Amino acid sequence: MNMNHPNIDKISLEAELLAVLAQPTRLRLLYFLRNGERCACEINPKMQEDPSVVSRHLVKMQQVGILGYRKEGVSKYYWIKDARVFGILKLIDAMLQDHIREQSQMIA
Amino acid sequence: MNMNHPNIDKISLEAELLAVLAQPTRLRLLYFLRNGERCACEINPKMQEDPSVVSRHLVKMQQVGILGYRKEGVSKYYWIKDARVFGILKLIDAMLQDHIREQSQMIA
DNA sequence: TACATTAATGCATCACTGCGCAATGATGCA
DNA sequence: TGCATCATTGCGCAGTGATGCATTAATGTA
Repeated sequence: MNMNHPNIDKISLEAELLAVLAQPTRLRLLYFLRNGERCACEINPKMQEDPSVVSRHLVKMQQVGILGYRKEGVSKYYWIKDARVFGILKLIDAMLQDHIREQSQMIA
Repeated sequence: MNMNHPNIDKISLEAELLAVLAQPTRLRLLYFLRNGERCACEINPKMQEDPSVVSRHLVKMQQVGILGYRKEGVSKYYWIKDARVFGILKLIDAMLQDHIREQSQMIA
């Protein structure tokens, strides 16, 4: 998301930020970082994707302000910078719950 | 989003629902429907996209439980069924605000 | 019935995104 | 300096999504 672009309206920015969240691997990274900062070297062994893929996801989330990072030697530590993402996920989960419940009633 | 698929975990469902929101045209439709139900024939003239495109977006949001609908004659009326989407957008906006403010400080 | 209106669908195109592999950077250490 | 580790970048591939046009479906009306 390029915040410096002059001709992007509010809705497009909203869509872009939502798009960053709308990816399973990135969501898995967020849940993993929920317990505190971790370096990519700790994250990578727990992910199924190639380290390059994980790196790109982490960088992307850092660029839009979801994650913070610091370098320590060769390692790079990431943490949740904007915990509101979990507020969003809470709402998403509630929506899913209701929708699934409704689907069940459709069948029954 | 196919809720009947047996092998989809929670994170994938969250990502799919977020992906439905992460689209400018669909967000515009949500804001437009915020004031109450509207039929596609009322919406279409206000949108830049082809009616077929708008139709697909509306159907998709209805399928995942964001919108409700009713038919009246040849017209089809849609409305916001799950207002939590606006709670999500409120959080998204707050995140964007903070991020933009931070970007400004980086430059200054 | 014939016609008009409204919405959805088939289809092709275009663009974008995620992915893995290979190569490159960057840092620390022997 | 040489080597090892960690992270990023270049690149091509495959899958997906948004779009517009043309067509079909569904309903209402003269």
